[in-house]
Order: sequence, then C-alpha cells, then structure tokens
Amino acid sequence: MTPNKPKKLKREFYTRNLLFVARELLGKIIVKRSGGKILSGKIVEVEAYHGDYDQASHAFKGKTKRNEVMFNEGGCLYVYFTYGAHFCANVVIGKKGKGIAILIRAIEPMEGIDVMTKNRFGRESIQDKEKYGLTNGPGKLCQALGINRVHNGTDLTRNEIFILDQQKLKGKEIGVSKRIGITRSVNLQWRFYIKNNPFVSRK
DNA sequence: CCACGGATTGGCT
DNA sequence: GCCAATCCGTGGA
Repeated sequence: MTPNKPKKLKREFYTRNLLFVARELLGKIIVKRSGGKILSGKIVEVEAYHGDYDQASHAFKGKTKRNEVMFNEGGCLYVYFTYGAHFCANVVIGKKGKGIAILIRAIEPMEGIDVMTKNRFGRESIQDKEKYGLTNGPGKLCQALGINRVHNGTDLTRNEIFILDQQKLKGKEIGVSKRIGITRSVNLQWRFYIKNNPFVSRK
C-alpha cells in the first residue's frame, strides 16, 4: 500500500483551538513557491499568542494597522517587522475577529536548500557549522524562505504559501516551555518544539 | 511632533 | 554571555 500524497491543510484546520493547533503544527511542512522553485521545511518550533488575556500578544490592545491581519479568519499569514531588521511569520488561528496566532520559530529545511542558503548568506556554499543557522529562528526562517511584508495576509489555503499535512506527533515527542524574548505574560507554557531536533532555536 | 521599545540576530568579550 | 544595530508602529504631549 502506497502512502497518500500529503494534502494542503484546509481552513477547518486553522479555525480550531489555539493550543491544539500549535501542537499539531509541529512536524507539518510549510511550502513557499518562489519563482519556479519550491522552498519547504518541517515546522519544529512554534509559540502560541492569544488576543484576550495574553499580554505578550500583539493583539492584546486591540486591532491596529500593524496587527489587523491577526484578526482575520484563521488560515492566513501574519508577518511583522521587528528590531529594525527581521520579519517573523505567524499562522492566524480561530474565527474572524479573535486576534489569535502561532509564531513559527524554526523549521528544518527540506526542498530548495540552495535557494535558502543564497537568501540567508548571499552565496551558494555553506559550511557545516552554518547548517543549523539557516532556519533555527523566526527571523532566520523568514529570510531563508524569502518571506517579508508583501506576504502579510497571504491566504494559506491558496497556492503561494501553504502547509502540508503530516502525521500528528506523539505527546512524548513534544517539548513544552515558556515563550522566548517576551516581557509580559512570561509564565504561560506556550512554546512547543520537537525534542532533539537540531533546528530548534534553544533548549 | 517626538520618544520608546520590541515575539531578533550576530558579533565581540 | 552581553550588547549594539536599526526601523517603524504606537502612544502621549
């Protein structure tokens, strides 16, 4: 029996409970079409952000020009610019108007590693010690995939950027911790990662 | 109008 | 491990 070809995740995947979806995104494959080429990688680390009681969320203070995409129906991409240098990509979750999203913090490169290398380091070749630095952080993976402000609001049920379904991971394969780099609501254990994967940004 | 600071990164001590 | 770089959205005067 041949395995089924992986299918693109549909709207219904994204409109469910935040923390269920955050765990289920681990191991799934994010794909971006770049010209004629396919860039893809396995999602290995995410963080959940809620709109209502989570003070670390961009949506906590309500809708603004910057965060308005977070209030869309689940299944689109929220891309923001930070520290004057980096883009970060989030998957919008839940029903329209909620302001809920999941930050993709790290991926393991699969297809198009040559293009990702060029995007990250400006050259074709890569040294062994640079291998994990390709996509082991939220700003790094956006640079590798060529995700920037023009992709803010991209519908993930279409064909430019999407996520392929994969088998759900077992609970014991998933690590849980506090979120990284925030100063409010610091105690929520809303970071999820694949244990022992070398592309995870931190222990 | 202006000051503040951030869901980061990379380079230097 | 520490810290500067660098943009710009946001909020207060």
